[in-house]
Amino acid sequence: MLLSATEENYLKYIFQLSEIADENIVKTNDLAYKLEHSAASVTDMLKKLSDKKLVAYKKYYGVSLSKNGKQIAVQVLRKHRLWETFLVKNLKFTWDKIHDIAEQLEHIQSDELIDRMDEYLGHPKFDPHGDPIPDKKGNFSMSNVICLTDAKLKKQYVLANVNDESTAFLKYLNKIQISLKDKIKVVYKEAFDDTMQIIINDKKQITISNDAAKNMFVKVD
Amino acid sequence: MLLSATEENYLKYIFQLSEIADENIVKTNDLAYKLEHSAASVTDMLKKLSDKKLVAYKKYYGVSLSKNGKQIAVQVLRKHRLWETFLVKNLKFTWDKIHDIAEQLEHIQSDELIDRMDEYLGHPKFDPHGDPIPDKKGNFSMSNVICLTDAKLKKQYVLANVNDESTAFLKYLNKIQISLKDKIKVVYKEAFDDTMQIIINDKKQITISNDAAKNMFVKVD
DNA sequence: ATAAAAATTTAAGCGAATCTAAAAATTATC
DNA sequence: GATAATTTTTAGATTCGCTTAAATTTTTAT
Repeated sequence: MLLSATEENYLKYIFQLSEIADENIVKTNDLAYKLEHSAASVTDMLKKLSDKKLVAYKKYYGVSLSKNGKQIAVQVLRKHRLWETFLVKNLKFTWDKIHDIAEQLEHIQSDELIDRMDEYLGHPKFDPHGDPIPDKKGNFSMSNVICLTDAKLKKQYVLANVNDESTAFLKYLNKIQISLKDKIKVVYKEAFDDTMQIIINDKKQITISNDAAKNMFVKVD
Repeated sequence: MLLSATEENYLKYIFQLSEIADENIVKTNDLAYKLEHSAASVTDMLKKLSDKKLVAYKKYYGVSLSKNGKQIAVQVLRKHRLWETFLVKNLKFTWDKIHDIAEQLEHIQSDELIDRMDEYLGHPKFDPHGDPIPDKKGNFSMSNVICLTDAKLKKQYVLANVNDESTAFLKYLNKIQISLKDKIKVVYKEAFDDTMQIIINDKKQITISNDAAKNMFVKVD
């Protein structure tokens, strides 16, 4: 089945939202917000995807991916993340400039292309934002990261994953010079606004807002 | 101005057809044939492109590119040919498998991407089919090639350029083991059907049809 | 428990890019 | 130069992916 870029995007976002949702049920409005479309458009498309057996859609209730739909969604993510890896590793893009380009490249239709690209890059397991790259069969390592907002005080972590869809946020990380794999220790959390004092690589101490911390994911060092 | 892939394709094909046309005027039907669309669709789109000042279109007469339209067409060709080069040189695709993928990749919107790709590839001047690659400013070397059908008997040429849009033809060249830069000498041309006897690299002598020769372009050795 | 608020769907419609069939203009032929 | 053949355009529809506004269903709050 050959899908349009639009349909692929719907599946991709349903997948991403379902990962953080209870029971994997995604609500129309949440999807509308992600896609930056009206809720009415979303309802329309969900009916079409349902006709194609790519999703299970129940009126007023929500949507979830079918087995087939999930498989396609994961392959789109695979393409997105392999392209991002190529852009950073080979073309020397910075991580804050690659998302929009990868959003286009992920819809190029050619299995052979993406397999060769995977080979060319040496079968990378994670992309430049620390997101896991699914393999050809759709398997990928669910790394046990936690959000920095949930990190324990005084415990040593490393930055493992950042929200790649927010260019402004990634630019901010560039500016304060934090990268993936940097060590992070939370030394203080302000009760009033959850602002954090963190130490980077045992050296620099800085203050970051709760909004910033929400986009950072760490694992124990 | 941001153009759709459809519009970019129209400009690209108008450019390619205008290169072989008298006075650079392209006819509606020729464009329809190239695009595999109805003539009616082509007329519609030509009006739209004319409104956008990308082409000069005169009813029942034909169409030609404006300065701006030509510039865009050349940049699309630049992208197409750089991507083809990447697919062959880096991903090890054979030249008969790359056209359809490059047709998709040529519409990715990012100046920085294509500039970095150009740099990554070492500013190649020709793509895997021997077509010249325009530089960032749109300049490219018009190599003085002639069609093999016009080659003189007993004179030494090298294969400089092949028609890349015919996958079947490129597969045929693979099979008979002819590649770009191979030496070619025409030893005999049959008056009845223009079938040619040619010698490849001073070794192999083979027979090729006029239809094959029409897709091959050579320059003097 | 009911009314208000929020979420979702339905209805109607729009622009882009295509099509077929019919009409019009151009070109070729006798 | 008239007419036949060909090319091109116009007219009318269709599909896709989107919109806004109105109607409906579900959730929340009093």
